[in-house]
Amino acid sequence: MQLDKIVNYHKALADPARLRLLLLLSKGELHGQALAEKLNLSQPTVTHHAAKLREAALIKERREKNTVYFSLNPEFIRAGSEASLKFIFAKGAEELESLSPENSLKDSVLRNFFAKDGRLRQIPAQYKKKLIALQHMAEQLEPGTEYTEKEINAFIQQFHEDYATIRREFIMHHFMYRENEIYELNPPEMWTRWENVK
Amino acid sequence: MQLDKIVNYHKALADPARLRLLLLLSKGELHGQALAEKLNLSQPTVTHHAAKLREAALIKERREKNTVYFSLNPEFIRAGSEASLKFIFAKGAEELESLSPENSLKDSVLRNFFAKDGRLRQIPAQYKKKLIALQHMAEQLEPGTEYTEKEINAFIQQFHEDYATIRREFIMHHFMYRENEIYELNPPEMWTRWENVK
DNA sequence: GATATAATTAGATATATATCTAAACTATAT
DNA sequence: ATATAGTTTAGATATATATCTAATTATATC
Repeated sequence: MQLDKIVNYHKALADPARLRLLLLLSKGELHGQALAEKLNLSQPTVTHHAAKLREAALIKERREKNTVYFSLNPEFIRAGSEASLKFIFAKGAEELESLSPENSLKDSVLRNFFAKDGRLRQIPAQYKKKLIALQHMAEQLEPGTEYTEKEINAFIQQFHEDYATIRREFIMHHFMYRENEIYELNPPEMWTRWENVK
Repeated sequence: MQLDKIVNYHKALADPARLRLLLLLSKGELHGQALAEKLNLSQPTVTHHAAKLREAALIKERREKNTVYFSLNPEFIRAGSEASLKFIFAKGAEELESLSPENSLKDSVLRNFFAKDGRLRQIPAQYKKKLIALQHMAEQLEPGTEYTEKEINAFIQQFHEDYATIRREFIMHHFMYRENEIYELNPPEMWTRWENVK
């Protein structure tokens, strides 16, 4: 569920030790022992906090010999922040959508930009319409599935030749996120919503 | 202390009941009993959560007769989010920037894309360069000032005709945020950093 | 004053979690 | 194989907190 993700994000940040840890990492990667020293905590305690941060995807890890180096995952830190705000201020966007007259715009984009075989004739230049097209495609991805870049490209090519542009737009507007060459669908609450675009 | 404030902000948001409560309030103010019903919680529990949210200044209260009406305090919700990011990413970005070799790219963009009178010749197509140009312009906005859309458009037109595109990019890359037709500069820590672009 | 309504406080309980020490594991080096 | 260094897991403990019921307080009306 979406709610739990946001809760976990804030739980991860709701502890002074973890915030100090992140602050240290903002200056560059560090390994466990160094963190334990600087934070005046035992190594197991650092592991404990690192696990929480990892679960929330706020840090990355890199193993070298026996040493594990931790570093920030800034995109996710930002994304969580945004997702929270979006969630809290989401004055029932769904309801609005379903009965808004704007829906006609969605219909018209789907009618005019997508061919009967489902392919995208061209990428809409107008921002709002582009978002509608992106959302339409994103909705056909499997939530929770991890895609390789190859797979994403193939998926997009079902719709349009220019998979590079569309893949980039997916990321930029938070339809998907990428980590270590793996792509995954974001929950719809994170998507940039065309309904909110003036 | 600074740290504790941020911790409390996240503690306040690190609970599903409180997030649902805020979500309800985003649709308009509500009194305690109504919240208890909608959340399926007892009234004392609502009081408990409201107290936490009040401590973090995330909600406001208004008393009418015996009834206490709660409502969001959106500025503080946002401010907490920004303060967190600022805290975590406070690595003295300036130092890094000033001695990075990448700086030459920045210089060259400023030299090549901006005319001597300061106007932007064209919007860079390359992502990284576009970010540099956006950042350069964003840096000339006043932090903490609220701008109307008219004002933002005028500001951007100092640089380039296509204020609509640039305004949109400002939002998209977190240089600014918009609410209720009001625009405001984000803290630099939230900006999408060209230094991080591969 | 007496009464009614909404909210808060008190007190109890159960769950979660931050922290530690000790033990186990993992990957390299001898 | 054995040793070593770093990390993780297990288990224990203390603190924090989400939730409830019951009692108390606060405000308004009669």
